Parts: sequence; C-alpha cells; structure tokens
Amino acid sequence: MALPCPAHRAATNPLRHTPRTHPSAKLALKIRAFYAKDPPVYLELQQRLLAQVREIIRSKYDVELGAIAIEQPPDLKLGEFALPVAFELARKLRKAPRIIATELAADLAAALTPAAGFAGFEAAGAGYINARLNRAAISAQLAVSEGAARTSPLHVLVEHTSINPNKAAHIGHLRNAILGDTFVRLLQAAGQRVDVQNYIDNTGVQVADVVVGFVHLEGRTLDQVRELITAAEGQTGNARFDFLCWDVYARVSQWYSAGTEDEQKARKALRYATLHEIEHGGNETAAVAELISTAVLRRHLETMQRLGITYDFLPRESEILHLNFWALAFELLKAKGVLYFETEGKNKGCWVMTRPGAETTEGTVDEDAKVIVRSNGTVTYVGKDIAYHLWKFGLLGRDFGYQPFYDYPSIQDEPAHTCWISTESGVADHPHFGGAQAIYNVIDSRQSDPQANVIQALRGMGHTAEADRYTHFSYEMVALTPRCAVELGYDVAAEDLSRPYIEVSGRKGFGVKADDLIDKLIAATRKETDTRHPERPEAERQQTAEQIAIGALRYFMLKYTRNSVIAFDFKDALSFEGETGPYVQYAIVRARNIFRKAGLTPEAVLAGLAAAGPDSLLNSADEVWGLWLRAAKRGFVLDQAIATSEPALVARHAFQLAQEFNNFYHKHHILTEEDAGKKQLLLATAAIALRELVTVLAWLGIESPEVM
RNA sequence: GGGCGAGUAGCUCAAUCGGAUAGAGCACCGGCCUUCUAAGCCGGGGGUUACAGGUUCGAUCCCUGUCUCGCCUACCA
Repeated sequence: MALPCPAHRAATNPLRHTPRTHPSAKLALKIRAFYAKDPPVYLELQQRLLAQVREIIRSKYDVELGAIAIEQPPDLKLGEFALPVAFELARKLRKAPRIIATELAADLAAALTPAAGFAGFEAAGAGYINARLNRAAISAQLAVSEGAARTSPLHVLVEHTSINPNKAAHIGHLRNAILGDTFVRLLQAAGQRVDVQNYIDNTGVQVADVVVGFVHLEGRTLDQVRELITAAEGQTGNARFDFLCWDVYARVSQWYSAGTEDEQKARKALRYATLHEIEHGGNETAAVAELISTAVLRRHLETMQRLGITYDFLPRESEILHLNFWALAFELLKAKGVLYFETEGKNKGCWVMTRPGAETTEGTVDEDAKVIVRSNGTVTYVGKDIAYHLWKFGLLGRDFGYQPFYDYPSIQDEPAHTCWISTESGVADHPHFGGAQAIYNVIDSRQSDPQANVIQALRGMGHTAEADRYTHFSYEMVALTPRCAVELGYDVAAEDLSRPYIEVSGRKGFGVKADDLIDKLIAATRKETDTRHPERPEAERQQTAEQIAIGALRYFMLKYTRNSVIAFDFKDALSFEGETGPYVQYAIVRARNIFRKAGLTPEAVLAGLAAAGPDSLLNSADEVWGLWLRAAKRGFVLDQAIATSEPALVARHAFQLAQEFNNFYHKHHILTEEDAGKKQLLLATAAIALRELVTVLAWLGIESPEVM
C-alpha cells in the first residue's frame, strides 16, 4: 500500500551496504530505446552526431569509448552542440586536444553534411568540437512537427494522492497530486498507456481517530453522522465536511494526550478498539467509518478536480483486508523463501525478511531483519503492501471487485470518464486494473525504506523485471515558513522561528488546506481580471481567473526539483510574476494577440513557411533561432523528465521558452514589419513558440487562457 | 549509534553522466507604455559553491575527513 500518512507509518531500518542506484535507471533505458524508433528533432540530431563521432574515433584511432558527453556551447554563436571528447582522447593518443578536435571536426564535416542537418564543425577553445546546425532545414522540419507518434506502449500504473480519508487535503497533498498528475501527462505524451490510482486507507488509525471524535467526543450516532454529511454537501469554506473533520481530528489527537494517566490509557484502548472494529467490518463503528471516509474521499476528489486531476481507480485497504490479499501473498513469500520463521533473538516467533543489502552470516541471528508477520500472527503494514504490489504487477492471482464511484465530465479535449472503486463483489461489467508492466508510486521521501522493502520482496521472489520497473517517485514535504505559520495564527515556538521551515501536522491541525489556498488564489486572480477586463462577461472573467490561479498553483508545485523541501509562503505562492505559471500563460496570450490582430492562424503561417535563405534572420538573429532550437528540445526534455522522474525539467523548459519569447516579442514588432519575407519568418517564430508553449503547459496540466 | 538527503548571490532555487565566463526568480537601485497587452522588457550591484585535503587536462558535481541542518530508524496501525 502507499502508506499515505508518513507520520503514522512505521518505516523499517535503512538499506545497509547497498549503494543507491537511481531507481528508474533500467526503466529509463527501456523508454529511451522506445523513443529511438522515432525520436524528436533535437534528440535525433544529438544521437546522429554521437553515433558518427563514435564511429570516426573507432576507425581513425582504434579507440572504443563508453558514454560520450554532449552539451550545448555557452553561446549560440559557437554552435548548437559541443563535444569535449578530445580532452578525453588526449592522454590515450598522446596528442594535444586541440589537434584531435581539429582532426575530428574535419572528418565530421565530411560525414555529416547540411543534408543531414549539420552546417559545419570546428575546433574551439582548448579542444572542444563545436557543431553547427542547418537552421533552415531544421526550422522547416519543426514547422511540420516536433517528434512523431510512438507505438507499442508500456502499460504503466501511477499511484498518487493517497490521502488518508479523515480530513481536508493540505498543501503537502497538493504537491503529491500535482507531481503525480503531471507525471501521468508526461507518460501519456510519450505514448504510454497509463492507469491512475489513488490508494485509500479507509481502515487505518487516522480514520479511527475521527470516528472516535464524532462518536465519543461529540456523541453522534450513525444517523446523525449521515445527517451531518448530507447537510455539508455542496457547502463552501469551513462548512465543507472534510474541513469539519480537520478540526475533529486535531481535537481527538489532543484529547488522547490530555487527562490523567489512567484516562490516557483508556482513551488509547478506545482508539485501538475502534480501529479493530473498523478493520473487522460488519458493525456500526465500521459503518460510521465507511460513511466518513467515503464522504471525505468525495471531497478530496472534488478538490483535485478543481486542479484538473482525475483518477481511474481507487483501491481501498478494506478490500485488501477482506479479500485476503495477504493470505495469498504469505504463501507465495514462504514458498519462495523470502520469509523465514525466526526462532531466536528479539524477533523470535515472527516471520521476517532479510533487508535489502543486509549481510547475513550463517549460524547467526539477523536481529535487523524486517518483521512481516508478528509473533501474534498479525501482518504488518509492509506485508500488506507487498500483497498489494503483487496485485499491481498481476502476480497475486486475485483481483478486486469493481464498482463505479465518481463521474468526470468531458473537459476540453479529454473525454468523460468514470472513476472506479474497489468492493468485495462489485459489478459484472468492469474494466480491469492492475497487471501493469511498470509502476510509479508518488510517495514522500520519508517512506523510502518501506518502499525499498517491498521492492526487495519482489526481487527476492524472483520478480526482478518487476522490481526494476518499480519506481518510488519520492519527493520532499511542503513545510511552512515560520512567518507563514505566524500569519495563520499558530503558536510558533521560539526555536522554530529561526528555522527555515516548520513541518505541517494534521494531528495538530497545523497547515494550509488545499481548498483554502485555491480559493485564495482564485480571489486574487479574479480581482485582476475584473480590473483588466471589466467589459467581458463575468463567466469569462471567472474562467480566466481560475485558469490563471490553477496555473500559478501547479507551476509553483512543479518548479522545485523533487528532493527540495518547499518552504511555503503565501507571498511566493500568490505571486504571478517572474518564474510562475502566469508568466508562461502571459507569453501565450501575447502570441495569440498577434495572430488575432493579423487575422491569421499559427497553423496556416507554419504551413506556408518558405525555406529560409542564407541571409535569413534565422542565421543572423540568435533570439529568433534560439526559440526554434528551444522548440526542438521538447522531446529531449520529455525524455529527460521521464528518465529522471523529474517534472521540474519540463516546468523549467516552459519558463525558458516563455522568457525567450518575451525577449523576442520585445525586439521584433511583427505586425508593423515591412519586409514581407522577414515578417513571415517572425510570424512563424511566434507560431512555433505558441505551439510549444501551449503543448508544454498542457503537459503540466496548465491551461492557456485567451486573454489575461 | 546507523541509513538517506541537503548546505551554491540578502532570500528561494537551477546548473543536461566531470567541461568553456556557476545561472534564474524574488528583493534592492536605475531606465522603458501613443506600438502585437507593462502579469512585460532592458541595465546595475551582488559568489572563496559550508570547511580541509585528494583524484583529474578540467570539480558545485567524484573520493576521504570535519562542521551544520532535515528526514528515517518500533512485532503500533
């Protein structure tokens, strides 16, 4: 399972003696190979150049090189590609790098002609080989398309969001969902078939806590809880049901640790009795839990839908328990010898698993082994998680029951679809989930150890291909700056004030709720659209405000690389200037205005693009060519982003594209350009920028407004 | 104690397998709206990449050590 709430999930001991390799390394290779069939422009040129230089070095010097580095020179004037390979060869060949570079440049020039996309090669600096591209040919190619459709997709399963259904979603959950949803879009853009899952821990201790709150602290019956939920439907602000739960959860958490020692003991007993009733099912407590968790889940789906985030399937822990997934997994694990029964030491009487990379010695007790089944016969969380992941790969031999749960309307060009939920029996006619070839679990970095245990179990069972295609898509938490915490009215301890950030805590009710932030963002953008476009209808102003607000939020969550803690501050999150989503959207609006005023479509301009002559601006103005080159990198960036599981690369690409476009826009006044040929190229450049910006923003789940 | 991650401009972050002059945004200072929208553009100041060694033609990146910070580290779920 996805271990949705780190604070309450046991993590195991760390990997020992195991150098960490990038978890997605092997999958990345597969995806790379898959692209190679029909690579996008920049990637194709890069590969062509690398293959050629490798061949020349082989035949000329009889040297076989491993990976050959390729980069971009610091200035476009030096060319588009730079190869530092001569430095590496210098020692082997006992020759100055500059001389080697000169030799190689001459051979490359003979092999890669303008017809192959290259305009020339030269030795530069201390020994770089710089390659220039045939700008006219490449722009003509780009005008038609950047990369083609891919074939033979992998079946990929991405799990994200996975919020405990006991309280409102907060900004940390937003980062998870936005990262996950964006990665899904990237995989889809790469031609993969993707199922999106949101794992629901509906029988966990966090749900139990809220049940204790409603039933024991507030004295509500099952019917009264139902009435409360009905009354909260369609409400806004703090009257939303998940917001009510937020407060109840915080109150219960405090209640547990308040009172006398005896009271605390009794309350803790109540807590676990409630949990066990929920796990067991078929009683009133479980019915209350079902009502609450389902109502909160619906609220989470509504919140995420505001951001354009949808799911295909909601597997729940209750079914994993009641359909006995574990019992099957247990037999498989025992049969494969992954688990063994410990007869000595502190884990005596438990079924345990050797940790990844652990060094074990014959005849000694591995006290550090991970307990999977306790001495009382109950299974730990990691055990259930192993069973669930066997199902994900189609290796368990049992399936969920399925039932439709939530309908998504058709949005823009995406068709309407139904989100399914797990049940014990379910309906006869249903899609099948699980059985994926590759999986990504978007789970915060605090859970890398339990995730590693699950992977280890798969590997131990001999499912090495699956283990290699199992990616823990980890990311750091979203915390609050002390200033933000004070602003929200929380008591901040003196020692916390000097820290860069403070961790949010659902148990303390300390954090920024997702819906509150979205509301705030929309209010801020609406104020702007109202003042900027008072003449436009209200519905349109609202729609634009929402597009900008969501764009700002999604971009904010995506601009940081995954392993960077986001110190949240309203000032940064509500900013619409500089490196933000609205900045990119604004570039799009500017480009669209040009075509609107000109009475042309970007498609028509690109279709009519004549071959650029040698005196073209394309060859003299780097701010023009720079945009085309950047456009050519789209597929390259997508490839990198998927290989490294890093959506921030795409966000940065979008920003750089927008930045270059704004620069271009400022330098060239297109509509008043008198030279017809020049005007056509400028229009085509704007069209390319527009096409790329819209495409890349869509990958990020950000819409492109018509006006701003 | 052990494991993982991090330390880069005043602040928040980048830096494509080790490559050319370490880049953006914010903040600050100074310019640019009669033009395709200023949610924009241009310019400026800002750096011993935590510290000390090492490897290398070349180190923010790799190795060793030190310092600082965060997270993880239970037969709980």
